[in-house]
Amino acid sequence: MKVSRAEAAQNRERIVETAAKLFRERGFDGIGVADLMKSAGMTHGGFYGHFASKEDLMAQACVRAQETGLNALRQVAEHDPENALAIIVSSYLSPAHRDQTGDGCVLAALGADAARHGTPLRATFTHAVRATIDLLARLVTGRSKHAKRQRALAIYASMVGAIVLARAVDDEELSGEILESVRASIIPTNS
Amino acid sequence: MKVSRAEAAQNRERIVETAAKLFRERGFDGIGVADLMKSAGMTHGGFYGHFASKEDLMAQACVRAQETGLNALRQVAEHDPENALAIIVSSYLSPAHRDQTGDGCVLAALGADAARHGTPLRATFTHAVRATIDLLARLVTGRSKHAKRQRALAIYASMVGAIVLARAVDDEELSGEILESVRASIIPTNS
Amino acid sequence: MKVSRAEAAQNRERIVETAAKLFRERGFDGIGVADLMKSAGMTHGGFYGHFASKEDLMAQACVRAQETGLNALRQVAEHDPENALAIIVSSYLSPAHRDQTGDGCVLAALGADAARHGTPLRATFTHAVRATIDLLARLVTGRSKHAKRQRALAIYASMVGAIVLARAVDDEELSGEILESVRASIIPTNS
Amino acid sequence: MKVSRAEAAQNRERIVETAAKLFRERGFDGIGVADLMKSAGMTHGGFYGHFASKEDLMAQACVRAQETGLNALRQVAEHDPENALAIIVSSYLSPAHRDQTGDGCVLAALGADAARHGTPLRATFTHAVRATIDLLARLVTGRSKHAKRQRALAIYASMVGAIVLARAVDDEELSGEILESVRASIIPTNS
DNA sequence: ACTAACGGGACAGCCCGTTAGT
DNA sequence: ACTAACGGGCTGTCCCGTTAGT
Repeated sequence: MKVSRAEAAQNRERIVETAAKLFRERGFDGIGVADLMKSAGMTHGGFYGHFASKEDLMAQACVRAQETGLNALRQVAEHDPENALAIIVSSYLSPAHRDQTGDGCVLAALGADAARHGTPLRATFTHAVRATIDLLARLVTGRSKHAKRQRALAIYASMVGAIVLARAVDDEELSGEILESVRASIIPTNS
Repeated sequence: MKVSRAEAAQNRERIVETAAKLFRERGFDGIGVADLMKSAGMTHGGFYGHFASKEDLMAQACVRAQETGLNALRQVAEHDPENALAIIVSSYLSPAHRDQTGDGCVLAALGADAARHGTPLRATFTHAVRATIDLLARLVTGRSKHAKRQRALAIYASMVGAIVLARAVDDEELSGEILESVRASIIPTNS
Repeated sequence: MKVSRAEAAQNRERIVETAAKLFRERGFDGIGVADLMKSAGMTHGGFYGHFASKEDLMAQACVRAQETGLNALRQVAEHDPENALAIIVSSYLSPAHRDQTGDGCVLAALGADAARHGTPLRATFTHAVRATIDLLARLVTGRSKHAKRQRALAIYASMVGAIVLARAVDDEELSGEILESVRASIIPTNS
Repeated sequence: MKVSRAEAAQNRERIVETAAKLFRERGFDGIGVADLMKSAGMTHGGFYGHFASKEDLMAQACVRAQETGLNALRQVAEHDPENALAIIVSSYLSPAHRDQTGDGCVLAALGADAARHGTPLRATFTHAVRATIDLLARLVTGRSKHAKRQRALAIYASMVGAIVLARAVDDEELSGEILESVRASIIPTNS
């Protein structure tokens, strides 16, 4: 054994995190196992000691990315509950988020891609969407629980759609306008 | 084999339309040139007589799908301007649209995928997004032109995001809730 | 009929000549029928109205190139019989000939390639070699007919080999040395 | 499947040697990667684990063939310096060498082909030509070093050219005459 | 645990040849 | 006579998964 238990776990983590980034950047079919492992500093043969298949890694990488994203939201929600929604929305709809595909929202980057895959992967997205909605629902205002949840969903959908559109578009100005318009429609800048 | 000029043009159209459907269903990397041509009733041999590359076909297929989608919107807008927005939104956010990936919104199906490709493809998306926003802006209410455009953008983004989320999610109920909530948030069902 | 008999013949000539050049430049497998026809200003479909196959064109193009080459030799031999050998050898072993593959000696450019093909093509090379030897044999000095022929052959072989070596080598100086050494060994520059 | 380090190295050697043979027999474009690997007793799958590209293998195969050829020359030169030149020339210009393309002189078989390729491949030919000339220069007689080198070059070129011509020609008698004449011109059979 | 070798499958693109049309 | 469409085959390269070795 050349690698200790702890080192192996570290290697595994590194693979998952590298995958979480590269899948979002290039899509599930846009990066191969060999390149992935190379980016994680290993050769591609060792991959199957950690994961059953590429699809397996895809699911785990998505879970990782989703949790990282959710934790960021939770932190904001706990730290500054008053302004949490505004902070989250502004951050999500920033040009920075649009341009940093590899670290951004999994749903916006891989949602459409995931829809074409099987249950194990889809399940992680279902879970993540549910958790995100629940979290947002606690931050929005509304007369009833149902109204809050509905508003949370509408906000979430418009944010995801905004990023998808802003990334697809090949015009910096239009792209920025999409982000700003959606942001303004969610958080009216009262004057 | 062998075809008249008109038949050849028809074949070409069929390839583009088949591609427009299959790309949306399976993603750009999810379908190969050979399978594509087979689905269009031909062999892979003649492909490069019609298109410079797979990427070229992708761009043309997207243009086709985008125009088809826009024409549908235009028809509704002309036929029933009063209720156009409600009809469009309800139709877009229907389970049918969610389930018929191959005939649905190109942005929702391929937007994220397109973001990873080159200028020629991106340009078609830019054009389509602009046209869609312009059309929606004429159907929404608002105090100013700017306000209308902003609202059109917000509606568009929330619809695209809703379909992306509804498709990614592996739970019929949650998926339906997403669609319905976004629909209701755009078109308040007065009671 | 859109093309007159004469024009068609001209087209045919152009194809053969283009092929004679491109085959020498890129090898038999280095240029395809489509590119060939394009270089001749036509589309590749019309090819088979003139030739039975690519191999057929290869043979005809070689014949053409061989005759052109032989005619050049004959002209020198007739015009200046005294210095013919020196002129031919100097010209053959010049850097210009080495660098202009498309117009140069067919044997040096395609001899090895032809050896891997069938009889029809090989036959043209056999004929060309025989004719070249006969011509050279009339220009060299020697005690007997046999001696002359032997010397002609030796000269021919050393010239072909020199060009092959000079072209294969990736060093301008060495390449030039090869040409010059062989030239000097055939035509002793008396001092 | 599965092999030890040593077996893998052997496999690699076998690929290079098979390539060295098949390229000489059929030309660079005459044999594909899959057939090559099959001839070496493997499938095409593992090819790119050993070589960066087909061109890479070509270069390595040429180096191998060139070294094998040079070693044979060196052995003769060491073993019987007196008659080395005569032995080498007679062997090179034998019908056997002409007919065994796969084991013969790389320059005669692939020189013209190599001239159409890039620097990495050309460099191997440059090196081989230089080494061959150096070796021959030590075996020939001459008044000066320069004279010896010049004569070595002339001999080398005439041998290469003789094989090219003898192989291109489709007439056993003429082919034999070429070999014999060049042999006699290099090594006068005094009677 | 990790590496390196290998198998087998796929895919984009190219090529040759044929033929219906003009 | 020439064009353009099409078929079918092939090739270099890549990819995923497995396994013997270390």
